[in-house]
Amino acid sequence: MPEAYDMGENVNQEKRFSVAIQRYKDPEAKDKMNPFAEQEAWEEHQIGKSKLQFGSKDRKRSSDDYQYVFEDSIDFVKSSVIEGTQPEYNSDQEDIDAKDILKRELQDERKTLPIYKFRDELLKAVEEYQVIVIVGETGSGKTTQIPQYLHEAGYTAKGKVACTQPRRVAAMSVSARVSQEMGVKLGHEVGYSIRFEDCTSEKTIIKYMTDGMLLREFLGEPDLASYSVVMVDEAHERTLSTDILFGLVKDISRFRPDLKLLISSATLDAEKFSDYFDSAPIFKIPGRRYPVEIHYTKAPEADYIDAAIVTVLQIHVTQPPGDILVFLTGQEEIETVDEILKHRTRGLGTKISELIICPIYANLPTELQAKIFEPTPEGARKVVLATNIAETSLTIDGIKYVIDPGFCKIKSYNPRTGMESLLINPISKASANQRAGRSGRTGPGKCFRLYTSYNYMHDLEDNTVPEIQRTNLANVVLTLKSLGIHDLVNFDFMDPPPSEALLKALEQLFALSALNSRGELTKTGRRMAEFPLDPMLSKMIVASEKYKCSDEVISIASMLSIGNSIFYRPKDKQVHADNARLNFHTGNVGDHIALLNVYSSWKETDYSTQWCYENYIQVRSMKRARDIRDQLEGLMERVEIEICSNASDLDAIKKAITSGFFHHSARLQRDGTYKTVKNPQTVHIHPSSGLAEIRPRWVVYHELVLTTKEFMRQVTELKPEWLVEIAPHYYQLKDVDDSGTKKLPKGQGRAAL
DNA sequence: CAAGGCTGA
Repeated sequence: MPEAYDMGENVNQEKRFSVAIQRYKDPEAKDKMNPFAEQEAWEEHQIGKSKLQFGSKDRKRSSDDYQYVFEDSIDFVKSSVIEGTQPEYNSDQEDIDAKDILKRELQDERKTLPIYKFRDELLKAVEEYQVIVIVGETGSGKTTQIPQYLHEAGYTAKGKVACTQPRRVAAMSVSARVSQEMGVKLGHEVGYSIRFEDCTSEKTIIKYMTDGMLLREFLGEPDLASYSVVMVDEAHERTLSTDILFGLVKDISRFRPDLKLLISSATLDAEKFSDYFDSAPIFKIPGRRYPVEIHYTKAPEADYIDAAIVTVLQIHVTQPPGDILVFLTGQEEIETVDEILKHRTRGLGTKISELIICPIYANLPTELQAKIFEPTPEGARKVVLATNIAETSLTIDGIKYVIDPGFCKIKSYNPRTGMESLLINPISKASANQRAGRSGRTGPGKCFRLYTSYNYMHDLEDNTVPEIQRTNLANVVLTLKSLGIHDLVNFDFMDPPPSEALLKALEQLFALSALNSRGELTKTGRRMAEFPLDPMLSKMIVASEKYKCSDEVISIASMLSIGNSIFYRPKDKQVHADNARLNFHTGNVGDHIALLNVYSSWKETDYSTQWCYENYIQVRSMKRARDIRDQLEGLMERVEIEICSNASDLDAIKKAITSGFFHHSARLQRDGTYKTVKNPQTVHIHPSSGLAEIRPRWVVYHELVLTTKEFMRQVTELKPEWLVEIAPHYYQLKDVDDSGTKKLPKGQGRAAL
């Protein structure tokens, strides 16, 4: 079918606009009853433009010279097409009620998957080789079919087939599909295992699980004796857990020749996987998806936000129906683009078709997220403004156009300072192609890259730097140590982390007395490894035994492990939200105790959702905190720590916190800033802290983040003598000497104690 | 007086 308009080369502005007008001539248009509709539409459009131009003047954006009118357009060059494969899809048949018909249908459908043709060849390869790298494109059916083939070939008679996924939902939904295809009840022969939810039984032979879950299982079964096959799916995503799993499964494959390994990846860095697994053969399976046209800008765009907005409108006016997905880097950008788009389409009324704007990012409250899944009404167009969440974590039906500015936020970690930061970086080629693919899920798509093809070829890295190379490794090291792996420097990582980061992690664990001077796990270390938490949080819990406040401390640990998404702070209600938060800080107890107060108050309301709304607290985060807390409570039994409560003794709680976080101490300077006690650097209390104005002389903090300044997040007041008392191997008296001030008797001279 | 992408146990 010919398209109304193709954004190819050499299309000038005039033609572009004439196409826009042509749409108003469409006999199917709403205004078809009005013989003057076309002329009116044109006039209204012009009026609309001038209004917008006027309106744009009071906007705060810096590029004032930018003309916010529709004629402004970006020249795209159609450069390439990602070929589609087998675009014919089965038509869905709804009228099935008899079970055996359904079963037969499912079996027939299995045979239409691209992978089906390779079934026997694949099984032969598995028989012949111990490790195989599978390159399966999207829609090949690898995730659902391969474990079934292995079962049919008898592998499950010797042990379970595991298939790991980077995300929980994937493990759940895929296992549901497979159990249906096999005609068994989910949780029986086919099941899934994810944190907080083990849907497997003794019968289970095909087990879908998160990669992190298999890693945990390693701790209890270091040779994975109960498995005959391990399939690491979506290996190209290179999550922290898959990277560690690589090293572990490679290791055990040497003394378990009967264990089969399948490493499944979607990208073309299969060579790298193959090299790592001693030249394992690569098995390629075609996918099933629609073609995607790639368009690049002719020249680099200075402001990708503006460029994205212009492109949305350009597509909206000139392109056939189909929803748009725009990749942005964060909440703030999404809100900005949302506002500008609303502003620019306002007043155009029925003269252009309706544009429904849907923001989506992980921290958006669930009820607002639901909007993106509502079907687009006839005649309207949906534009989804998304973070990277739409790259892999969720798929939205009906997307035909993708706008890719080429950026995302990436977390990085500086082992020297212990500081993390979240910076906007160019994406990788792999990421760009993943984004483009989001437009070709249900039909042919188009992807508009807001950078040139030269940029793509020469400026983008092939792959994103794997997480293991840009994160704090304390947890990784503790896990490996508890698996009995001592020589970490020579551990066979596919991409080794910087040795400085490994060293820093070892130092930290030693200081927490999780490791002894020979680098061996201590009793404390073994207890800490039981908890699925960062070592400093685990230490805090282990230490709570001594201070008889484990009940309070596991609540605090749960809340801290959620991160910074507990308090909801919408742009238009910031004052209310901040006031609500202050309620939990009564008595300047510090942020840790405030988190405890939040959790306890919520519990008192019987975990009320309404209470969360009233207090500007994210329901989802609180439910997660409760799940984590329940899990921690269960683990306390395993490490034989009694749960006891001592809510009135805040110093005891603070001492337990200090036992885990004594590395993170800082002291007030004369100029009002803070200086970290060890590895001195200037830092500040984050303004969201309850102690930001109080400024106690000594503080312990949960984390250091670099944003506009070096900020300490989650801060609690500390007595300096605690440092020497709790960590005498780490602090000497001279470290905590209050020089420049007169010695005061114990318990005095502090701001808020 | 800030501004947090996304996962996972």
